[in-house]
Amino acid sequence: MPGKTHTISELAKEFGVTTRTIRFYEEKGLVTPLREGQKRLYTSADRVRIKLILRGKRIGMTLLECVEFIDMYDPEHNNAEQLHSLIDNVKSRRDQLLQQKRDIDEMLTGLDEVQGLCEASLAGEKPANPSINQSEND
Amino acid sequence: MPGKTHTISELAKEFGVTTRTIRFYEEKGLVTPLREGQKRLYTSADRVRIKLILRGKRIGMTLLECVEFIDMYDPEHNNAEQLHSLIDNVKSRRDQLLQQKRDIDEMLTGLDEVQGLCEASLAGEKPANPSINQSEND
DNA sequence: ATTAACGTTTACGTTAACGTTAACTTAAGC
DNA sequence: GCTTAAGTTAACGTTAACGTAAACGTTAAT
Repeated sequence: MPGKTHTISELAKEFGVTTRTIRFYEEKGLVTPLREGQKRLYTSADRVRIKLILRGKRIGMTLLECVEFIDMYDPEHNNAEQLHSLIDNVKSRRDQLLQQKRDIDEMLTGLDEVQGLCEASLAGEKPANPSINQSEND
Repeated sequence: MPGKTHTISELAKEFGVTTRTIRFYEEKGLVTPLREGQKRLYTSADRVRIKLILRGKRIGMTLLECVEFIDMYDPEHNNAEQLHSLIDNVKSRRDQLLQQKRDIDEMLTGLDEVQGLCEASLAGEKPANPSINQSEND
């Protein structure tokens, strides 16, 4: 019934983390694998949760934020009040994500400039000083 | 010569951080404000550095990564070897930023779904179970 | 039967990024 | 001259997210 399951080291290897990390996530209640005696058995649902956690971490979310985010997907949200507050959460999360995208785009632009200067310099030009030319106005 | 300068509390207020935070950044060598007696005087260059630091932090960079990133802009890079290694850094940074953008886009899609379900539910439909439908296959 | 490769729990250690007093100085206003 | 609002240094406290080590069980192969 649990379908295919995974051992802890399988998942650790797949995601490039240590088993300690995965157990730590369990300590914090982020995953709750089955047990076969002592051994932990991870279902594909567990696997997905871990994937979502690591995705969250990549963009700087704390583990708490990761759980909050993941929990938006499951409906303990019965009444209208809860639904509205959930929608509010969704909105502020989206705003935050969009800000992060803007930040990233700015950084990518900066990287392009740096690379351009590098290549120009390698091409034998007198090295100009890029200094810090990020728009100083706001 | 230093142009307009700012006090520590001005910058703290502007960026929504505490003065402690800014002093901490100085401790770590991320900024080096001028002094007028005891008092710190921040030039607009300092201000920009702080802005870049906070931008980095928003996407989950550590302070060390922020410095590394900022330092790409100033040329202590004389010889070809250094330039090549800088270009390599630029490339891996860019890859990482692009991965983060993908992560964010996936999350935004997830938020859209959640919001859709919420609004449908508020519109009086029988609440369906979204569960976790993030593609389980990788 | 013993090594090796996995698993387990418990518990203390570590690093980053500040928060939080405390104790003091300096300039401004009344 | 006293208060108030800024600034300062120094030092200890805190939280998150694991790392690391110890001590132990279980299966599989040699």
